[in-house]
Amino acid sequence: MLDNKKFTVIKNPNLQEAKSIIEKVFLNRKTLVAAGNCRVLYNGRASSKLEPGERLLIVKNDGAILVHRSLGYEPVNWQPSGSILHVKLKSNALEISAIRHNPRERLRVIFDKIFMLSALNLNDSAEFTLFASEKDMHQAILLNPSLIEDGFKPISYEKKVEPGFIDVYGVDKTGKLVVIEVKRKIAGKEAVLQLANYVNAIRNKADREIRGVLVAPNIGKGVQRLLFSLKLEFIALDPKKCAKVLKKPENTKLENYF
Amino acid sequence: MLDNKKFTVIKNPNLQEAKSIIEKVFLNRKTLVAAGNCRVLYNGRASSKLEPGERLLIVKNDGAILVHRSLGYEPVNWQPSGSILHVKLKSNALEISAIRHNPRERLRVIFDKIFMLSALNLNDSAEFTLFASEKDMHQAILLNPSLIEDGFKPISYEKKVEPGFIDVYGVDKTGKLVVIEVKRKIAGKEAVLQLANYVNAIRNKADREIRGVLVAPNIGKGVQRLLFSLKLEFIALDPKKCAKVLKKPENTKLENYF
DNA sequence: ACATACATCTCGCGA
DNA sequence: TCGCGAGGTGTATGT
Repeated sequence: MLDNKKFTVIKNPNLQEAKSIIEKVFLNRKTLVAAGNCRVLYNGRASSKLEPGERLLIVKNDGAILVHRSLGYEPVNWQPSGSILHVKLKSNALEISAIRHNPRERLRVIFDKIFMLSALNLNDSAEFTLFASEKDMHQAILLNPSLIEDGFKPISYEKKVEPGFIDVYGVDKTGKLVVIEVKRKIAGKEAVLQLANYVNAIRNKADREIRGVLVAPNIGKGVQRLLFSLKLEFIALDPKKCAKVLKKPENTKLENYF
Repeated sequence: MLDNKKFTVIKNPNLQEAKSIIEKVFLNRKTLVAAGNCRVLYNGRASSKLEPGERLLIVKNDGAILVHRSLGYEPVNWQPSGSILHVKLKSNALEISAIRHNPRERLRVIFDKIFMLSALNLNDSAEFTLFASEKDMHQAILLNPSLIEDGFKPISYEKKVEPGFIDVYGVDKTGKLVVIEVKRKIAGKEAVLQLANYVNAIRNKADREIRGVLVAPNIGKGVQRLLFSLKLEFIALDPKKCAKVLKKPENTKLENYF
């Protein structure tokens, strides 16, 4: 019965009932939603203790588990997907635990009262698409190098150098090498230091003039000064504009670029 | 009726019913849980589109809103607390929207079928405590400086220098200045660069020998080499050990330290 | 398995 | 309000 239904809701189950339902939910790999009074213990990379109170518990069929309080975006306690789930009845309490290895961590949610228990069979294989990521900016630059400046020609993408990867690497119209670090939001000092590292890495290898360019929608407070002192440049580029470039139908096949 | 109850659950409401319930939930500042078939549109710092499928929606009374799919720790779409909520009926669809300014963003969840709708009155003012944070490590070092090394004496905490704040600043038994950067997990290159910045900032001011010390449970792959080349040191310290130091009753009043 | 970097990161703290 | 850094960050992508 639990297996075929789209969803089941039980109000005010006793803990014994709750236990047998939750076991079935875990077995049948459905999504569990529970509301009730609980305390929560966590031990792993850190440790935490949450005193008793009324919360919302969500357990997904991949082992992800979330304890939400009445405020805020973030769960107060959680375990990512891949956790191993258990449920057991203690004296006047129902304990749901989630354990994962690497790192070794254990989460225990101990209910003394469950108001609402729901098992959901969520059928969802739909596509999710996100636009205006940093990767979109990279691709837009490769497809339309004039977004950087007139005459810019990309040479390589995600080029490996000593400290890491250069987002975009190319030459300008005068033949100078250009090292580009891309950020999708306002760039801070850390972005400049990253760029400086890459430029130095290239400088040590190539015996040519090098330009280091920070590409972002904008830069933070003291960043312009820092760029100047390191002889680096800033070029403004909006991720939304890049997303638009990519949406043009003729640009759908980036793999044709190289 | 909705106001006084601990919780309410409605199965398979029609969209008109759902709308009036959700309006009441928003008004009475309760927590909303809904399961049903929906599509989701987001536009703001980035943009996203999620095609129709069955998901779990959570709306908290501070405006936080989460759309969860059947897998994974993270919500597929969301809005943090402070968002302004609306619900409206469209042709054969119920749209719940959450708008925030700064950044200007809009999330729209459009249901064509709701299986389960629940309003929860979560009563929860309990304390949450977390142990073994980086701050715990700072405090443990201040209370028990020998955790660093024998004869170490802290001078200041969160000392402001040009690039930022020095976690712990002090002198060793030979009178050398010590700049300490603390990390609660395996430290990478970025931690070393951070430390190097602070040491340089102090070196420019004080005309004394300076030691730069990275304190963390461990260090990453190429970090030892980088430390050596920059003449910096690593001292191992486990956050759990620090948490234990702090748990000792005689150490409960850190404010007495200075 | 480990290391690196992104994220609609969120959140808290200070200036 | 902005800027900066921590986080049990999680997640994807390499090696």
